[in-house]
Amino acid sequence: MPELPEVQTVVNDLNKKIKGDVVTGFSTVFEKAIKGSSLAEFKKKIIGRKILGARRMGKNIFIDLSEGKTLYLHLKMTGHLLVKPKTIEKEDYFSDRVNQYIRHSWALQDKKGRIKNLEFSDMRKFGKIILTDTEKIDQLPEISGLGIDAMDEKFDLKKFQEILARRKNTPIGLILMDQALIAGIGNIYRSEILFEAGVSPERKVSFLNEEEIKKIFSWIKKTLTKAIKLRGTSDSDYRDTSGAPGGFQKVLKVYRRAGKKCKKCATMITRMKMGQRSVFSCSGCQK
DNA sequence: AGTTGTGTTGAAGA
DNA sequence: ATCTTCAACACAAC
Repeated sequence: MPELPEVQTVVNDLNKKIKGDVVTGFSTVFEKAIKGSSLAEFKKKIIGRKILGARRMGKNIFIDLSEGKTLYLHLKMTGHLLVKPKTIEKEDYFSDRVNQYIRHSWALQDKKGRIKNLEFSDMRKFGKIILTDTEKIDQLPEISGLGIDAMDEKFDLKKFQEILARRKNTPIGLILMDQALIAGIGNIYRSEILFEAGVSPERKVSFLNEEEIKKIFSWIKKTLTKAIKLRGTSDSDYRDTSGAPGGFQKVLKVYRRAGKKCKKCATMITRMKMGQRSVFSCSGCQK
């Protein structure tokens, strides 16, 4: 699932691969993903614009275009972006078995005249696309309610303590996932962060001591940094822009390891539901 | 073969 | 208000 490290990997790839290219076309087989404008309007406004660069806020992707427009994308659960060199687009392209989940495709042309495709593969069709004014991205409802980005330099221990002070009665496992408080952490990394910090996801904020808060904070940064370095977790659907998996799934300590032995203390990893989602933890390592 | 689990997020219900 | 549940959707695994 694309969380902060996966989205960062995609953004880095896009900046290497398609910055400076011009959008020459767009086609979709799932029009519903495009919000806020009709397909015709979307196409008209996007074609001819140059890609200035890509960036992200939490799990949200922005591709800035020339003349003040920005393409907003959210990969949700199963979305991933692929960049492919392409000469001719076959008619049956979308129905090719290997590409069965490609819902949207942007035709691009680089400075040397080479044609490329930027493709949005999205099995579950939860992904979202919005074309907006660059200066108005903060006004998107998807962005305006977002908490501070977990990898933002301004997200420091003090800021973390301030966030916690506002939600004393909430289990820490829910805090880490709440995009309105801290943006970027999802289900995989909340379990991993709390395992490393040695704190049970169920522990309420008011019962965390100073030492534990410091540990959790530092493992947020450490875990995400390591995951970015390993190009994200490809537990199931996530792939990078070349279609290749990341590497963090090889070093997961608790996520999706219920019933298996803890790598640190050999206690059985357990799974519970928290906020409708599975949290994994080790009762031996996490108190 | 029907049911359940999968996870992101906004919306609806309590 | 804040919490919980559901719906969007496809598919694998029971």
